[in-house]
Amino acid sequence: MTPLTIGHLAERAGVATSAIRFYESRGLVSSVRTTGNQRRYEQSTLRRIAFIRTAQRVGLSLDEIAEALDTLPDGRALTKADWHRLSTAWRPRLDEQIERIERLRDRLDSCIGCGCLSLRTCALSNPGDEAAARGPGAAFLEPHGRRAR
Amino acid sequence: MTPLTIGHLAERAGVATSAIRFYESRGLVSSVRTTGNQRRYEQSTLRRIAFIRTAQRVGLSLDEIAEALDTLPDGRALTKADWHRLSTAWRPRLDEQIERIERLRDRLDSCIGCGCLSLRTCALSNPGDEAAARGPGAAFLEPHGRRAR
DNA sequence: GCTCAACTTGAAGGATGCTTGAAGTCCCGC
DNA sequence: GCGGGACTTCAAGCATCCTTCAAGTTGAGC
Repeated sequence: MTPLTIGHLAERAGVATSAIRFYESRGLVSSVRTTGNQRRYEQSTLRRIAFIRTAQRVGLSLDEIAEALDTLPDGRALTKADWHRLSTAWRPRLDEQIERIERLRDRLDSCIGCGCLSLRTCALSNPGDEAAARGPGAAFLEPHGRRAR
Repeated sequence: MTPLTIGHLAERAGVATSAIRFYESRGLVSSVRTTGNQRRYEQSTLRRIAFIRTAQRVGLSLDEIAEALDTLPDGRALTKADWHRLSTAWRPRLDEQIERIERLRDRLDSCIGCGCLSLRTCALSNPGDEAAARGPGAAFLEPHGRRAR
C-alpha cells in the first residue's frame, strides 16, 4: 500500500535503479509520479521485477517478457488467475528451451558413439531431424530467433 | 582435404563470412593463408562452427565456447577422444541450464498454488532455497554469471 | 592476360541491456 | 528552513556479437 521510491524498489528487488528506469522506458513496469515528478511504485512491481529477472536468466529477451507481462494488469496486484494465465502461456516456451538443451546434450553423447567422422550423419551438425536432408553441411543453425545470414 | 575458402565455409556452415572472420579474430577458428593472403579452412572447421552455433543457442557466450574449444586440437580433425572430452566437460553445464529452466517452470506452477500473495514465501520471488531467509524482497536474482547491482 | 566475383583489412554501425555522468530538482530529518 | 542524499532527464558509454561499408587485392575461368 505504501508506495515505493525507485531506490527502495531497487534495493528490495536486487536490481539497480537505472535498470528499473530502463524497464519502465520499455513498458515492463509502470509508476505514478509525485507532485515533484518522482516515481512511486506499487508493491506488486516487486513481483513483476522478480519475474522479469527470472525470465531473463532462462534466455528470454525483454521484448518477449514485455509481451507476456502485457497480458497482466498494470495497476493492481496479481491474482491467482493472472498467474495461471501466465504460467500456462509460458509452459510451452520453457519446455521448448529445455528440449533444446537436452538435444544438444544428447547429441554430444551420440557424437561419441558415431565418432563424428561424417558431417552428413553427425547429429550435432544437424540439429533439426530433417536437416540432414537439406544437403551437405552443418547449415540451419539459427541462434535464438534470428536466422543466420 | 581440399581446403575451403571463407565463402564456401560460410555457405556450408550457414553463417555469414563476417561471422567467421569475427570468430577467427576471437580465436574460435583458425585458417592458413594463401600466397595472396586469403584464408583457407580445413573441413574440420565446419564441425567447429556447428558446435559454436549450437552452444550459442543454449545461452553460452563466445568466451565460454572458446575456452571449451581450446581443449581441442586446432589443426587436425576431431577424434572420438576429443569429442568425449568435450562432452563430459559440458554435461554438467548443460544439466545446470536445464535445471535452471525447470526450476522457473515449477515455480510458476507452484505460484498458482500459493496464490502468490506473499512475496516472502513465493517461490518465484525467491529462486534460491535459502533466499527467503535473506529478509524481505525478491532479491538475489543474478542474470547468468554477473550479479545484479 | 583480362575480367569480375570473391577475397582482404579496418572502421563504423546496430541491436540488446543496461551503467555512468552531468546538471539540476526534490524532500526528509534535524 | 536548510543540508544533503535521493531523485529527475538526457546523453553517452560499455560489453557482446556481429553486419556493413570503403577501398583495394586476388585468383579462377574464358
